[in-house]
Parts: sequence; C-alpha cells; structure tokens
Amino acid sequence: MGTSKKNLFTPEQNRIAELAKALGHPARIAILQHLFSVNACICNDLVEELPLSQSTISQHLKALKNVGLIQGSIEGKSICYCVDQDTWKEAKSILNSL
Amino acid sequence: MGTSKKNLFTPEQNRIAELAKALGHPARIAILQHLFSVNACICNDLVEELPLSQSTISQHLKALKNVGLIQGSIEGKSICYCVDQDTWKEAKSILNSL
DNA sequence: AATTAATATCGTAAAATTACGATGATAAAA
DNA sequence: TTTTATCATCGTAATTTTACGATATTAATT
Repeated sequence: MGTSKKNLFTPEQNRIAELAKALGHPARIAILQHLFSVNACICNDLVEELPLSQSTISQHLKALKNVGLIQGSIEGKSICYCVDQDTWKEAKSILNSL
Repeated sequence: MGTSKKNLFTPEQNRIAELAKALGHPARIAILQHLFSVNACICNDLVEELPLSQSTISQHLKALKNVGLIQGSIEGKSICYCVDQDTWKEAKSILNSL
C-alpha cells in the first residue's frame, strides 16, 4: 500500500504534480518569496530568515532544486541560490493552460 | 519530529502551500483535467476513468474539496463535481503574483 | 597547518500521505 | 420494502515527508 503509481499517469500529469508538490510547503513558498524579493541569496541568509534549522532548510532547497525551480552556484564558500526563470515560467504556463 | 510548523508562516504562505499541495498528485491533476474537459461529472465517471479504486478516488476528491478547488452537489443518488472557478482563479493569480 | 564559515548529507523519529478492501449511508428503482 | 447504485468513511499497511542534531565537506581565513 501507499505505493506511488506514477506509471499510471501521463508524463505531463506527473510533471505538473511534481512542480505543485514542490510548492506544497509554506517553508518552500517562503524561500521562493525571499528569492524573488532579493533576486538571489546564499543559503545562510535563509537560515537567518526562516525559523527552521540549517539542515531542514537545506532539505527544502534540495526539493526545489530537484524539480528545477531554483539553481545554486558556488560563490566562494557559500552557495548562491536564485529562481530558475524558465522553470518558473513553465509552472505558471502549465497552471494557466490546465 | 515531523511536526508541521504551520504557525511559523504567514496565512498567505500557508494558503499557497495548501493549494499547491492539493495539486501535488497526478491523480488529482487527472481529476481536474477531466472536470475541465467535461465541465462536470459524477464521482463514478472518475472511477471508470482512472486506474484507482473508488475509495482512493473519493479520498482525492475530498482533498480537492477541502481546499475549495472543487465543489460537489447532490444529484439523485450521485454527487456531481465541478471545478470551483473562484478558487481556481485564486490559485492562478496567487502563482502569477508570487 | 589549523581554524572558521557555509552547506550538504546521514541517521532517525514523528507525522502525513497514499492505497485498498470492507463497511456505512443514502436515494432511486424494482 | 427489498434491492441496487453511488459515494463516503473506517481500518490498516506501506511509503513518503518533515524536522532535527550530528557529522562530513569544502573553501576562505588566520
């Protein structure tokens, strides 16, 4: 039981669900909002911004990165994150055309 | 652990996440797509349309109804479901204005 | 070379999700 | 009134998510 049945749905349905799922947590919404407002920031800024531990935030960042909603680039000893505009457009257009 | 921290985020962030979460499963995307294409249908149509059991589909319908994305109205011994256009507009505008 | 700072990952526990069959509830039909 | 059809809910098991502390990892700094 509880086994996922991805194979029973179309790639489009799975992709939409995947993107929506990544947006389906307030912490990840907060992360995206912050990234939109400051354009880009390092992980540590988010740790100070959000009431969650560093490891938890790192996990949320990974979830967003896995579906392509954000990108991370090495910046000295930090990692600079920003919204991936292409994927963001994809998410919006998918929802609008549904 | 694993305790949800809804109280640490704004109502807006929670609402966005709640809506996105409801969209975060391919079966629920399939349900919405079907509802959009036929305008309205009874639960049983979805049971025949989707490769999932009746109880599972009923659960998914409940999830969509709980966040207001769909409405159900009694139609004899069936229940007729349709997309709630207001909530749907809310979802789209929220994403577009994020 | 040792220290510090910034992230990621591991291990783990609690909670939530997902799926199904079985059972209830309700209204039409016989 | 019994049966049938439609849908919801309950109980349950497997899976996934969420959160944290502890522990790597890596690069700048001292």
